[in-house]
Amino acid sequence: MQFPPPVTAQILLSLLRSAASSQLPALTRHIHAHLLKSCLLHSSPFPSSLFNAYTKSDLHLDAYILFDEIPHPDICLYSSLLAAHARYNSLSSFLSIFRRMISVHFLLPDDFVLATLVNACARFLSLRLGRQVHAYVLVSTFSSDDIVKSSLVDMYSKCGLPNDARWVFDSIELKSFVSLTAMVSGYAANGWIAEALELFWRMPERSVFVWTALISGLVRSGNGFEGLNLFVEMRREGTRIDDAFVLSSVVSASADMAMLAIGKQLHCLSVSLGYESNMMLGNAFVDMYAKCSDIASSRMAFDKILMNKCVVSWTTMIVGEAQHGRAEESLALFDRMVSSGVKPNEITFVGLIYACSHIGLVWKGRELFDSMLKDYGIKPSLKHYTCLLDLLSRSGHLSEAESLIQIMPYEPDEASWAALLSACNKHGDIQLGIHVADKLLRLKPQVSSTYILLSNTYAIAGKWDSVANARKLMDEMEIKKQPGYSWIEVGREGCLFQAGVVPLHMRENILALLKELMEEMKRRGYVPDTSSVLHDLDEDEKELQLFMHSERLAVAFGLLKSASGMTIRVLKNLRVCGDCHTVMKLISSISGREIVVRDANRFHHFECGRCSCGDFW
DNA sequence: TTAGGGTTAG
Repeated sequence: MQFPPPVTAQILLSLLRSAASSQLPALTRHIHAHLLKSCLLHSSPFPSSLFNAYTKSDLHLDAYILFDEIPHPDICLYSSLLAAHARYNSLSSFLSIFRRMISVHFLLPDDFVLATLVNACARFLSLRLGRQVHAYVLVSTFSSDDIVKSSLVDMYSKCGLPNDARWVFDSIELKSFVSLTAMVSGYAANGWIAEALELFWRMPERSVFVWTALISGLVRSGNGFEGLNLFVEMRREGTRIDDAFVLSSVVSASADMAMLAIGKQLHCLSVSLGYESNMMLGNAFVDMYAKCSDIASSRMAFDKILMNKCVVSWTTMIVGEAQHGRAEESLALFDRMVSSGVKPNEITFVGLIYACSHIGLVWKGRELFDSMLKDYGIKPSLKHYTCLLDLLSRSGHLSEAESLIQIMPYEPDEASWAALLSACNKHGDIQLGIHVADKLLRLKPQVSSTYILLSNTYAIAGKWDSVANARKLMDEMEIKKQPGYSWIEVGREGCLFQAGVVPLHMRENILALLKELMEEMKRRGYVPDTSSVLHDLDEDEKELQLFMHSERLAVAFGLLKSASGMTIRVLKNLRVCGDCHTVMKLISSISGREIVVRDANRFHHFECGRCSCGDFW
């Protein structure tokens, strides 16, 4: 390609900026060649613009080679290099560049470099360094720079200190759009919803940028519903969606709440807006379908990301397959990922060891754990140790699990001990179970699940006095078990169920259904778990109580709706274990319909009928 | 040249 004459420096600069914003590697390389030929490469601001275009187009190596070819890098080029290190490398590599800038090239940080430095502190959550930089900013000539202060607002918010963020924000005299967005985002991400909304609605105008900041902050702080409703508001206000950021956030919200109908609408909307091939959004859809138990669609969304599947795409699919018990597929995906040249990250290994845990593939789990550091330079974190511990525990390697917990280089947390304790119960190792429960009680005396696990341990050993003592201790300490919730999405409606609470208007239907279900279970030789002591109840009531106590009411409700001819998906918070699986199989075979179950650890409250179909259009 | 918005686990 030849540029038609005359090509001014101004035109070349505009072209470079377009190449950076639209991620055009071929154009970037072409301009690079042209700059070399016309001896413009070393004149400012070409080196920094070109560097920027390379990094934005994912050509990091080209960018670093370019930097090394410039004998006297100026502060602009250093600023770009530092921004790239903040985005793609470690804090230590960032700081070594920063030191080189000062001691080798004798350049002092300007407002651009300070903003980048604060941004790096935020990304790496280095509050200590962030405070030092803040102190430097206050005594520097940039103490009232809006951009630097906006990044400080962001840094404190990301470090979980919204009060400090507000202190900086209040010190900004003339608040720009950037500082307002940073504060709205900070409030929302820290769960300060009222403050976020107040500031947001007081803004004279709202761009898609600030809408995204608010919605994504809400989604990340576990307020997905508010996020989805605001997305509807945003569409009503007529805000133009000109990139995939806000869509990714709302897709993530629908994934978190397992709202398949909403997720599908968002998929249609994304296609109609032309973001079908956006990788980030594609990743969000892979995750959404997997979390909604539609693993086939998840795989289809994954296959649609034709080119440049990134580590997030692969990891999302690996975790999705693992969560559906398809460990072989997870491991095969990992092999494909490595052969395609994508380097796994720490989350990939969490997913892989989790996959092994599901099918008891102990040797493979150990092999993957060892290869993390050896082959990929990733130091196993506490999460990885807990995953390995879970794998060993579930598969009955209790003594190995116990020695692992002793030698691991981290202080075991609640999850580590709980994994071991529940395995002790499963495999009947009472002595070890009591020992572990003791550790867990010391660590988290206020957590109800510990007492429940401990009382289960005693129950397995037949020590009923100790069971009663554990329960009594719980009562004395006024520890309440958090109620379990289940929810079902039926067509356009979501219904929330709490264990032990039967909606009155459904009582008759549910009782009739349970009777049918119990008869079928007995016919197939399944003996219901009657360890719960149920006094003074007639047979129907007892059966109902059994279901209520084990969160299976939602399943029963699913069957009820299914029998009436509607498609049913039983979603989050249904514990998929033991007898519950049997019930699920029975229901699907009785009703002849597909019923999909997902197990989750988080609780989400859900109100009927909100965000119904069509709101996004 | 910088800043504010995004997707994967727990």
